[in-house]
Amino acid sequence: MKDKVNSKEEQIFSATLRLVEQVGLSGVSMEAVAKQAKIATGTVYIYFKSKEELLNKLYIIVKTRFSGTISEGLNNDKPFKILFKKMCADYLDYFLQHYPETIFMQQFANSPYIDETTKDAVKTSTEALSRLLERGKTEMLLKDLDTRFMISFLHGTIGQLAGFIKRQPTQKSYKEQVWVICWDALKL
Amino acid sequence: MKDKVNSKEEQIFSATLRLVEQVGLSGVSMEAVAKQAKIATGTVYIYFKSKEELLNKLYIIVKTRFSGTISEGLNNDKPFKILFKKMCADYLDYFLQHYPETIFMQQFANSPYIDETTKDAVKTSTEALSRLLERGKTEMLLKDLDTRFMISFLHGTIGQLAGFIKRQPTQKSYKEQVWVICWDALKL
Amino acid sequence: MKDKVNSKEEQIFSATLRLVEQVGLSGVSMEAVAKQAKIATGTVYIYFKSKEELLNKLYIIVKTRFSGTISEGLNNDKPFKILFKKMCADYLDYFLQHYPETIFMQQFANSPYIDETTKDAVKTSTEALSRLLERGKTEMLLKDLDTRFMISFLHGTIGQLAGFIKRQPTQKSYKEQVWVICWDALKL
Amino acid sequence: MKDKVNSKEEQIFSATLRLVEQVGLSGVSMEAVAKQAKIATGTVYIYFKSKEELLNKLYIIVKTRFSGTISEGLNNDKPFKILFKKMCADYLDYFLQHYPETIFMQQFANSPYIDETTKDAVKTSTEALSRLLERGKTEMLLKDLDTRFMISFLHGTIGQLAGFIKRQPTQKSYKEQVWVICWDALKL
DNA sequence: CATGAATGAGGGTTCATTCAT
DNA sequence: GATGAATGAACCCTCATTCAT
Repeated sequence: MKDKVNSKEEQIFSATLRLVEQVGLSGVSMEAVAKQAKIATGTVYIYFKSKEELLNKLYIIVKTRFSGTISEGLNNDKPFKILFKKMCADYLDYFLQHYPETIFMQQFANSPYIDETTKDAVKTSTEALSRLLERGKTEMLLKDLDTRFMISFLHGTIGQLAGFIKRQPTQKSYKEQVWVICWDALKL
Repeated sequence: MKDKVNSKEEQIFSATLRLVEQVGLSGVSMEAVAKQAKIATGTVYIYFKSKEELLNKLYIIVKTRFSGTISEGLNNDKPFKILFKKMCADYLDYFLQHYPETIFMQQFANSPYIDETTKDAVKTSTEALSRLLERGKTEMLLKDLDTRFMISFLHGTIGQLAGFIKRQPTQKSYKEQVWVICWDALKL
Repeated sequence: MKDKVNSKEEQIFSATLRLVEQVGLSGVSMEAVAKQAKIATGTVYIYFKSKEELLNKLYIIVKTRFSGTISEGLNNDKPFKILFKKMCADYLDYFLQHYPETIFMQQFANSPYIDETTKDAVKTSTEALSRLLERGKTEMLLKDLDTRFMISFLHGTIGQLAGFIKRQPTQKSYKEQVWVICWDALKL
Repeated sequence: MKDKVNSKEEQIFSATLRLVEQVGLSGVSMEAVAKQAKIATGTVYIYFKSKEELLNKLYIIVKTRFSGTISEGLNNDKPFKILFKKMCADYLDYFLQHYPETIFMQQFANSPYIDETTKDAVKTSTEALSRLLERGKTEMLLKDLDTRFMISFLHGTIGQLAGFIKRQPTQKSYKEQVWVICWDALKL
């Protein structure tokens, strides 16, 4: 029973993301979400009490999954630069392989739908990345910049470049270039 | 008479930008624009045949002004690094001093309102920047990367960091850091 | 088994009345009724084939119980004025002690839900009261008015005054006044 | 211009009252109101920012007009009983001739739409009637009852009897009876 | 040109009712 | 019988656009 609920919520989330990719966040209507998910309009309201709730919950899920992916295998004892490279690669791969999620994260964060609770809930999602960057500073491999400043840089840069790469017909060696750029930008 | 027209269009553009800053692009309604501009709803339609046209024209204007600011004083014979630094500083300053325009550019580019003609019209706005970066590559000061890739990087990075800086209580030395990061990222 | 059924119907009726008191007739939804009764939405439809049927049946029940209470001890041989006073007191007490029922009766009678069959079914509920008033006329104690007119008067008057009394902080001697007013109004 | 506005608001008010008579307050939808008034749905929202505002304003208007009608010619020096009789007659006539208003007043006052401001706004509407009844008490013609209690009585009684009379095929002499009943009820 | 009232399609949300389990 | 998820029609309200003045 719980599975069913999850699967239906998952259906709705996934329908929403597909829609965001096709028509952007502002093109997302509850009716369109329902049609994408092949359910009735009213059904969406069984799982989410409003459009706002649907979008905020989706955002938290997406952010959490994203952070989880990035954080995986970061807390081990490999050399810093190896981890930094892996992190950049994972970051970019996530953006490239989960393009709808990427678009959604960018558009939702600047939308009137986001509420304060969601902003708070999402703050912890950068912890693993923070720790990595702190370590880089401690090891004197990274510039002595505000950690949040560096995170902002990485997020903006990789997000933007993912969009660029997505638009290219052949995506050849861009991936290699992205992490090098990020490394050079932040290294001492 | 022409001036009057221009002044009315300008009024509407400026009202629109003020609104975008206050309530975001999705909060912009033609009625609200008219009220901000202190004219009647119907008057907006004398100057722009639809909301789409208003926003697209505003986008082109804003992009063009923005590029003009960045391009100023770029075509001279100063050493490359000096010009690169100035360009980064101008880029960031524009974002910080024209925050409503920045928000509008970011939100509009990912909105359903933007049309293909506008995308084309805006492509030339990066020409001066392109030439600068080409020169950097020729002088073997910059990495041999796709020029559009570098432009994308600069735009995403500086845009993101401008947002970050805007959110800080004291904006102290961040400005210096931004151009250094960009330089290190792209330099050979 | 029959008891079970009755008890479930009773549960639903009682839940409906509680809801009417809290949110008014227009706030009554089948889902809310089910939740109040702590049963599933669909279960309500086992006992009542529609919302209309539920409300109409409840109305008949409530009206019948109400009339029963008023009628009790009216068919005996006590002097008329004694009975009249008792009737007024019972009438008022019922309204004061069964406030949800009172609200429901008033709101339902003027709602689009009530159907003709219900109106007919309820007509007999005033028989005992009719007989009492007829006796009053026969004994030349009451004015020679249409009996239904007098019933309408009593119902409207006592109902209204019950509402008034309910709203007062102290309900002191109002009860005494109500029957006197009714008596003076109708007596010869 | 002001007239136009008034006339449109009046149109909407009148359409609403017609609807209330036909289908009851709970049958009133903004779409139905618009159709009755032969205007578009959105137009209603130019004059009233919500359904709640429309209904509350209508209530205040109706109550005020009603009180105005009752109050007319009450503040003169005629003998008390003459005035009392006239007041009862006017009260009943208003109810009989403005039946939709009567239904609306009754249903709205017990609806979830009514707000506190409206309740306050309407409180003064009984002032003239209050003064009349006070005078009756001073002249030792009326019982020494709480004035609000007497008003409540009159309103409930006459309202109820108006409904009764409306339902009769011939409305013959009921009017005479109504005031007599009210008089006998309240007189010393 | 300028106005702003009027329009009506479309979006968010509720709720009476059904039906598979 | 009992459940409660699912349905979709209907409701409230917004807003881009038009048009008579």
